[in-house]
Amino acid sequence: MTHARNLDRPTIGTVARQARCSPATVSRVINASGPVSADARARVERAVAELRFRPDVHGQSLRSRRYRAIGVVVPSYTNPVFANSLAGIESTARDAARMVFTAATDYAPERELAIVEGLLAQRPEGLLLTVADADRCEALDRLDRARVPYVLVHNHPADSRRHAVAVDNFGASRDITAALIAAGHCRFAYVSGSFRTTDRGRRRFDGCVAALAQAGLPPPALAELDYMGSPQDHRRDLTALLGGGETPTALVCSNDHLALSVAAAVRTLGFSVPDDISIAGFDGIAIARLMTPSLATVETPTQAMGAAAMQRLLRLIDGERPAATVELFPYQLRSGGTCSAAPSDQTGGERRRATTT
Amino acid sequence: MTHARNLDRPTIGTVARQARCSPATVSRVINASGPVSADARARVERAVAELRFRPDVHGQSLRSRRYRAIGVVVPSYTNPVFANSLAGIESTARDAARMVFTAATDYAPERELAIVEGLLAQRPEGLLLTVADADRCEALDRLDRARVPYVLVHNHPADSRRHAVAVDNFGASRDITAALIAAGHCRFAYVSGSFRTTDRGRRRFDGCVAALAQAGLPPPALAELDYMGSPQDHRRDLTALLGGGETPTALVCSNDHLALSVAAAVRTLGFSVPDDISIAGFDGIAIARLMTPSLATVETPTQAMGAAAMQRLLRLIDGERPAATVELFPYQLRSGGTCSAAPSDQTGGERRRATTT
DNA sequence: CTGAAAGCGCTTACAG
DNA sequence: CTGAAAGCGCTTACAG
Repeated sequence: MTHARNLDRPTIGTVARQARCSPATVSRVINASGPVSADARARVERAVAELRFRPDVHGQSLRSRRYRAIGVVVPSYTNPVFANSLAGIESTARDAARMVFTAATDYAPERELAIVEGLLAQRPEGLLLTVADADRCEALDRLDRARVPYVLVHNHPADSRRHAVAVDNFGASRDITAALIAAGHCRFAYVSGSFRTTDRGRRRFDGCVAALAQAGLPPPALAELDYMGSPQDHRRDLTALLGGGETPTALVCSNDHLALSVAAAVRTLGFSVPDDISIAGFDGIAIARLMTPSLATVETPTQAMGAAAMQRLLRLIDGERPAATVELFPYQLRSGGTCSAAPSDQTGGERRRATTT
Repeated sequence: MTHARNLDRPTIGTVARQARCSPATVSRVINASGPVSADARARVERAVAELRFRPDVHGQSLRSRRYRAIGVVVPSYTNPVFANSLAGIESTARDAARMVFTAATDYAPERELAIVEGLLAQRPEGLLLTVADADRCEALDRLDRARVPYVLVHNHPADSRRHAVAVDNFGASRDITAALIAAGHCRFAYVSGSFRTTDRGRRRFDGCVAALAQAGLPPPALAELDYMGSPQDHRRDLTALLGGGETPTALVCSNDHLALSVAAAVRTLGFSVPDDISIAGFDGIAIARLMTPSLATVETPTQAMGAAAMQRLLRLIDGERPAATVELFPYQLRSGGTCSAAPSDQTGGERRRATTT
């Protein structure tokens, strides 16, 4: 009668017995960590295969003080931006024989520390994170103290003693705004979640403002929406912005996810996109290209950024000590059907009456 | 001079010394696993806080033979369906104090076994998986032999000795096809990835065929697209289907992700959606509702399904032995602008000429 | 209520 | 090239 308990999973001792050698020799074969005779190696390999032996990582990690696992913190799984970087991260990790722990903050900065603590208890080799604000983040301070290597993804710390992989959020936002100015727009609104609380949100906003200032235009009207809200919520929030006489003709949105929802909301308010109102996003999520009209946006290589962050982390783990820098990936403006020339009757005053559908 | 090595992370021994007690007492406090005097408890709690002590999970797991971690296998992170179930899984896991390992198969069944082996080496309490075909899957056979509990998500095994959380793919696909038939369509095509290789793909296809048969209509034309391909690829693949004289008026797509790409491709071929061709999806991803026209589809509660699968797994881990069943979640037809009544000139013959844009 | 001791599955100097 | 022994950080009977 066999023990039900864990089905007697083989240990290194089981393998050693079957291969007629010591556990040390089995370990040397498995890890290629020392000289083993061809004969012994063959016996061990045979036993490993027959028993389907895989060393227990807890035993390995405890003794060797090395656990080939990476902790990953994302704000959300369902935003395609983070899904993409996660895909890049995990596939690179797999190639490097690393397991990946994932945890989502649900955009709540106050959860970041607890999540990082939970991850640290696993004793990973390092972490990859997208946090709200890399310049004021207890979780990162904790990692610094614990001397656990980490790389930020999408964050853009001002204090660049932190490793990060990002795009030039300021420049990209400035450029896409400038493109709208060039298309004749002069009444802008900036639509975002609570952008003050994230470093990339602030940079994107600042880029928009900078482009307008450079063109001698007033700063954008502001619409701060609940990022997690429904299109119905967004429609409600946009009513004030679009109901007045000075309706903006161009909405610069802080990200694509939001821009898609805003486009839908604006349409149900009775405006045409882009004939009445042009809409620009940020990120370049694949699905936004499939819409008709397609979303004008800033294309960012999110998956490659995830992969690059993982590669950088692997270098840190291997003991390299490159200067901490924010590695900026190239972005690209993607023109799209949601942006067109400004309407010709842009003299202000009463425009099309907003109607709810 | 302190050791650089791992910053001398405190161990249970460090805490014991500082609290003037034995490691056993510290362990009892941390795990609430035995009687401790109020006084000793206070000293330990103080020391734990001061030292920021978190027990090393490898030590805990090795000794207690219990590791509060779950392995999750998804086909892809970037398909919103799996991103959603992952979100449901991870948030439920967090509430139950479980860490989550994630790995993607990239839709390649041949990677499933290796991924599961890697996960098993971590000694997780259980696994949650979405595999290609739950009826023929080495990875699942392996899990059965290892007696590691697992629950399938989205899979729909015929052999229901396996725990699964899914929707009635057959019924839902039959229903949405029937709705198109009721709208007057009689020339159908079924558009999918390589549906023969996944259990849910087969059921969805069968449901479509069944609805047509019941209405006395011929089976659908078939377009098997590379699911991971670009819209350009899809346009190329659809040219043959739509170029002939007997152009279908209704495309039933095996999932929303594909349906969005197909809708874009069909439009660039010169057809109007839905005036010339109606398109139906499957899954109910949020973003498809934002499109104009919105995607008609089958809404499935993907996040709730992930959460339910995790809950079921937790029960299995706790030693409950409920009969293995496929738990079917309710689905809902979502009408949308991509589906309309069949065009009136449905007498066959040459329709609108396909043009490439 | 408390602590000493054993041991989980491994790896790694060390001695041969 | 090989194995005996120690020990990684914990938990858990066991004895008191």
